[in-house]
Amino acid sequence: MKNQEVAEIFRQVAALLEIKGDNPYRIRAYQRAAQNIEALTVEVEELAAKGKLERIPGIGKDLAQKIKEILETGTLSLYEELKQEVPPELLKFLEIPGMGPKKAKIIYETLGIKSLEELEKACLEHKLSRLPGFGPKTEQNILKGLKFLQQKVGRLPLGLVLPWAEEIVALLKAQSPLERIDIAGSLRRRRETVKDIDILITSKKPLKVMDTFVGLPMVEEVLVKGETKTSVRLRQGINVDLRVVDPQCYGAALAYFTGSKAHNIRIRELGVQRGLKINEYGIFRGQERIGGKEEDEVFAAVGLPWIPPELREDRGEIEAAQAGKLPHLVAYEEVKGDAHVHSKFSDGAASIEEIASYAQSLGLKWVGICDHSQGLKVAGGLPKEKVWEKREAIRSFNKRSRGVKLLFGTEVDILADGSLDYPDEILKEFDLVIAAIHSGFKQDEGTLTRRIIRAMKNPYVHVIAHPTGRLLGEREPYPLDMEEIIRVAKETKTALEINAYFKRLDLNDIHVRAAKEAGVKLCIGTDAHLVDQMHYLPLGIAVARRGWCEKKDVLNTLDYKGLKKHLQEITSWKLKQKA
DNA sequence: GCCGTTTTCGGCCCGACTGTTTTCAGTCG
Repeated sequence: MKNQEVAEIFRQVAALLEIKGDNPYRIRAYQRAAQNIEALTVEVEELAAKGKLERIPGIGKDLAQKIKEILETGTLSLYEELKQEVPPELLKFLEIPGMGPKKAKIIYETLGIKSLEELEKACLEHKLSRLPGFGPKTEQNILKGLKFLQQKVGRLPLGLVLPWAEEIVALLKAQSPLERIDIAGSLRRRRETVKDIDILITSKKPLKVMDTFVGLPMVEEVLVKGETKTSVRLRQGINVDLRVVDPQCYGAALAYFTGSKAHNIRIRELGVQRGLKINEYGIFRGQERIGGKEEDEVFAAVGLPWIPPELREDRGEIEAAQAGKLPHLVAYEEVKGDAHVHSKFSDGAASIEEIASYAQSLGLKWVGICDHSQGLKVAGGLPKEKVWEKREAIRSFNKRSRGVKLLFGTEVDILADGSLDYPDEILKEFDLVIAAIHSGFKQDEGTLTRRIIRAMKNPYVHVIAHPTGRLLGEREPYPLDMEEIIRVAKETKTALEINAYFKRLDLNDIHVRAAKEAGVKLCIGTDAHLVDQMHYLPLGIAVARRGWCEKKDVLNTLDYKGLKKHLQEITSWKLKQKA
């Protein structure tokens, strides 16, 4: 039983309790428990075995017992009972914008409606507007909400949305009278997927800015337009909220709109303990405002240092800040190279010269040219005899180049039995060997885990690429015993990749943090097949930061010589272990 | 249901907006 599954049961329980109208604090307890279990960097099963469940924040005696029950029986009696009382189909109602647990309950109890189809029919027949607390407007909104739900795009990958948001910011800066502007929300926290774009500004002429905003070419529809808040929908199907705030409370508003919600709640609780009220308008003692112009004032008011947005998930950052143990996160500028780029030698579109020159323009110092191996025919895998040609090309380039240096690398395929697609005599010649699974995703967890472990034990393998194989919104991660993989990675000094391609971001933030805590190094690569995909590198850095990584945890912070030396040392160490 | 430098009971974050209401409940972020 995985953390994710336990968390999901608690989420469902919370939602069912909401519809039942249970104690809101009890509901929050289940939600918080779900969030904290999901964020664990160890298996909840292991904590249960050691009797340490109550060390998870938000888990007390009762919930610890319930976790044990889930681990032992695969479900929870409370959950099963609730499903008898409240039809689980009703949970779908909660996804309709504007529909919450109270309305869902009334609709079910008075009209007996429990499917979305029945709900739409009832709206069209105006059966809802006769209910207490409902009116014609509610009916219209539910119909609108149902339509929205049908064509809903859901959460979109960070790498898709961030450039749109940055373009809007650039246009607003250029075309309207504003002083300060920031992207807030989950985008600022660099979550792997985002639901909407939040932008915060200060301006002496807010209406002018709003006019510019609604007139931007990418805006499809204006949803709300006011003096302090305007919402639009972009042609790409995502909503953007633009908020104008008073310069005196810009910092408080930025903290507030950056979230996460769970993090904000903890900060405000700390405020309450100190007799302070913290909201988007500032920090207050009684009626008096004592701060809020800059974001760090919010943290300072509750005795904390400024916390980087990527950490603000209530995953222990507040406790770490209190203890003076916040990580010194790896900085974007500290990353010196892209470890995983494909060239014309396999299925990449660019020559090694083009790759190097593009890397130079991005301010990078080195690039790992990691083409596919011989067996991966669909991806133009490099046959053995061509490997030497590539090595010569890279050597000769490095001799000529004053700037960017290239690593002679490969992304060698991990075959179905865990052996590698090049023999050791060839692998040992590469500067950088990244091993990856490209087939046999349907194997079971044990088989897949053993495949990767066998690859890590090969002395010439330095990195495991995109370890889970997931594609955001397209393909689930294949089943792996990640804890075991991290354990063996540590044991064999093998690094794990943070694949920065926008659909992958694999490993994810939680696994990265588990790896970091275990002492495993991370290696960031864009997996670029076109040079401009090297632009995704900062997404990988963001994942590293969300995984609490510091400079020392990330191989990309080494310079070219340092990295080559490190990789050689790993291989000699592995060979010695084998002997 | 959790939790404690206002501790083992009585609290638990905060405000805006909407629609349905004569003063507020529900929803949202």
